[in-house]
Amino acid sequence: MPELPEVEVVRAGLEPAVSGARVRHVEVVDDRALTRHDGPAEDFVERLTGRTIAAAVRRGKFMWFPLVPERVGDRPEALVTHLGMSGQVLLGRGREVAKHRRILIDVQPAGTDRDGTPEEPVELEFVDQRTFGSMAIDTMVPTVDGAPAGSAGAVDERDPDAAWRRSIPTQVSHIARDPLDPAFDDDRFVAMARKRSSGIKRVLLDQGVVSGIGNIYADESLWAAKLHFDRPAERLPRADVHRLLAEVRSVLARALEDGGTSFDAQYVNVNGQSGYFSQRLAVYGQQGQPCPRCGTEIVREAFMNRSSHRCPVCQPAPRQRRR
DNA sequence: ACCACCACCTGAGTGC
DNA sequence: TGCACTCAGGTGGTGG
Repeated sequence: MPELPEVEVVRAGLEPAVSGARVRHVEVVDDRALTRHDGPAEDFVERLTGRTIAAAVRRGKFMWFPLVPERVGDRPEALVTHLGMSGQVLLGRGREVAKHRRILIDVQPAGTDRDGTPEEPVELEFVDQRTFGSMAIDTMVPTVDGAPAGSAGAVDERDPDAAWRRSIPTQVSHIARDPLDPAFDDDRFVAMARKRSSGIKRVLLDQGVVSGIGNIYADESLWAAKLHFDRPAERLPRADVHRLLAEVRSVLARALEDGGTSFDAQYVNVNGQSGYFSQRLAVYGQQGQPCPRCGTEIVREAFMNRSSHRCPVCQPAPRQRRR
């Protein structure tokens, strides 16, 4: 489930199960799920087993689970997760082994039932067909702006000053904040974007400029803002970039409300259920269908070894650059 | 420093 | 049925 709304659906689904939970057992089924981990599988297992998870945090398409330090003065660490193109995290107990199960993490939740008995242990199953996703144990560094590193859901209110809030895993520190982050700096984004000579879609997809946007939501946002993907970012009026950012926010928020975009069983929440935003897509995958705004047929075009979808009338191609 | 491209994988679908 | 080829929602490293 790869772009921001899909990852947030997973984060929110995991949060109640993992916040305060203790890791009982870890099994690495396939080492390729550890490509971001600096060390062998045994090291991953050793550093995670027995630890307590503080929360579930997300920035852009990265998720991480800060681990409570074992000793005062220890460098803060987190379990980092990226779903890649085809990753899922499923919650359950004794579920049927998924075909592409890569890692299994058995946790003891912090909560108790009404009569005080501890909750049943739960398994987090990391499933990933294409193995572009991965998990890792990584050290954390302070955020450069001193603001909370990402979205942590209900924990934001409960524990706003926890030490892990203002730390970010080292391998996520180069990722820009996402547009739904309260600490996102609109003016900074607009200024950065307008320094780029490449097409505006490349800029939207550059996670170092703005995070969380992938091919679906880039196309949807550009359609909403009536901009062609190849408009040189440096030549866009400031107001247009602000307008585009507003459309990005609107698209991401609506997709999140619908539980994300699911084209098949690969993009599901922690209970294996699909989201419904695919029914509201204006252009992505809609080639041959009428533009919801003007009725013109949507076209699909090659772009960056992928494809772009647009309305030829609402989003006309830019004039060739003169030299 | 930017920018464009390529590699990393598996599986589903298409055309011959 | 089989084979070759294309495509899929991402990221990082590499050269220019």
